[in-house]
Amino acid sequence: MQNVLNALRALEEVAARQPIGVADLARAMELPKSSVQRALVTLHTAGWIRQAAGTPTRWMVTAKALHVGRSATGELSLRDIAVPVMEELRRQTDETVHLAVPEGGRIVLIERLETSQPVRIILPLGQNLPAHASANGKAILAASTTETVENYVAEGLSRFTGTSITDPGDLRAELAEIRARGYATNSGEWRDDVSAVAAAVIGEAGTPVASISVNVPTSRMTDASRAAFGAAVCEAAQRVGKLLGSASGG
Amino acid sequence: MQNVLNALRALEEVAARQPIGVADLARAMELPKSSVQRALVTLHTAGWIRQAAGTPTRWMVTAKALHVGRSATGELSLRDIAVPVMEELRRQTDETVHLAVPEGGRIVLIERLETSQPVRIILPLGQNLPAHASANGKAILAASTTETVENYVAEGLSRFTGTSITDPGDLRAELAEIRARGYATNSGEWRDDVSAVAAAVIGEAGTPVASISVNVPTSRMTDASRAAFGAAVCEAAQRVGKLLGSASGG
DNA sequence: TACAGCGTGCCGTGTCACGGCACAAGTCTT
DNA sequence: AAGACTTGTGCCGTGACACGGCACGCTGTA
Repeated sequence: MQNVLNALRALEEVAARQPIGVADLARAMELPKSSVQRALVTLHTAGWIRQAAGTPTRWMVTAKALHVGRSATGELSLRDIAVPVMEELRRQTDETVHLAVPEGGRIVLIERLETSQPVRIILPLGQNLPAHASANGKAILAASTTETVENYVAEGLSRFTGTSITDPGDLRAELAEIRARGYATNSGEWRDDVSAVAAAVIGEAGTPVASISVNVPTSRMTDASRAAFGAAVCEAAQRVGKLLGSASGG
Repeated sequence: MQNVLNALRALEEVAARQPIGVADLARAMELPKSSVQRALVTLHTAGWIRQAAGTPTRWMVTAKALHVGRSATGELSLRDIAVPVMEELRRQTDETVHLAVPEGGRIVLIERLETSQPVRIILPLGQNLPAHASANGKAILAASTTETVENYVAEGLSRFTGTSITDPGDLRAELAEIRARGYATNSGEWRDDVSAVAAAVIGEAGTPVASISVNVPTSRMTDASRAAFGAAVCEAAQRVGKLLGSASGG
């Protein structure tokens, strides 16, 4: 147990800091060198890490993680179905398009298509998004049961920027507005310079299975473009929802 | 050690067969139920798997693997640089574009952009490609040292289809041709109905760091399109190579 | 030359992984 | 309707192996 936990944590740390050596890793994990060393050779024999070319004492993650990472997005269908729609959306907007899914109360970024414009928003895939301070998160929350929302609210609403929503009442009002409007917005509520518009993809069970967003540097976002992007993400999310239904249905 | 190996193997199996329960998993891994059960709870407390919605006894992989899986590809540099070029290539060809990298003697599919056409080639990301029977593999082999090539040849050349190259001499001749031509081809050598054209991306050290390919159903591939795609992938690979150099240099 | 950092190997102690077994709950036969 | 299965889960004695302090060889630096 402890052994496995250490090994898995080591794997994550290697992924985050690669290429990295035993001593650095031990410091980062606050574990004795010996333990880290054992974890590394174990991960190596399992084929999850390899030594970096040239420096055989630095470790990197292998592509094995890709395999399982990809199946993590689960529903092979979701990504493959959503990507073409996202590409169309990106073509329309020429802005960065994100696909996020709810997972155990967290919102996780699954796929991303970038704008061609020089000022970009780059978030790593697998990134956790704050549900109350991101367009994708709010779109999904707005489509969730009140029970889900209250569970999330009960954990507390962190403040990230000056515009973050931290009051539960304000958030509930915002979610009602989103339900009426059809799409969610984010005006620098998580990071000052990032604004976005998002709409939830509703699965056959009526629950939100994903969310599609258009992400724009706050400096480029205007009321007009926000409305236009809102209509676009709504249509895209609905299309993905329909495609998902027909895919699983036939 | 054994414990960790079991847990990691369980993780892979879950990823491959999700959603799956304890008994099925135990059968698949040929391990006692108790051991598999322990591995599952460990993976769960580590946050790598979660129970599928609705059926709390079926397990699925979480997005945690996405995180580490993505950093495996050297996310920041290669993928982000290559994807825009690949998009341009897909725009030109309207065929499926693949990005593969060499890793420990294997060729691994890292990224994929699909054609809009109805007949498509779908390979899972993270897929291992045979180096001697795929366009990407041959392109990378042709750009590798003769030592690397001979090491690979020594492991034997499997036959997949009627056109597979299984004779070492034939392979060496083909690689020479590829070097002269600038791009590699694949005419149903791995799977009958898949043909492709690929060119290697050469890193600053002079070694191949990746390969970009255009993949086409054999039925759609003609000599003319093969030549056109060849020129296109060559240009794309060279552009990525230059971008990589300027990225790391400045 | 002394030193600090590195990666690696050794080893005694004590923990915890192993896997057989049993049991409750649910599902498919007959 | 009642048995025959299967499935997920918990218990437990034994013994393997993870733990982490320590020491070694090595390299680059003051």
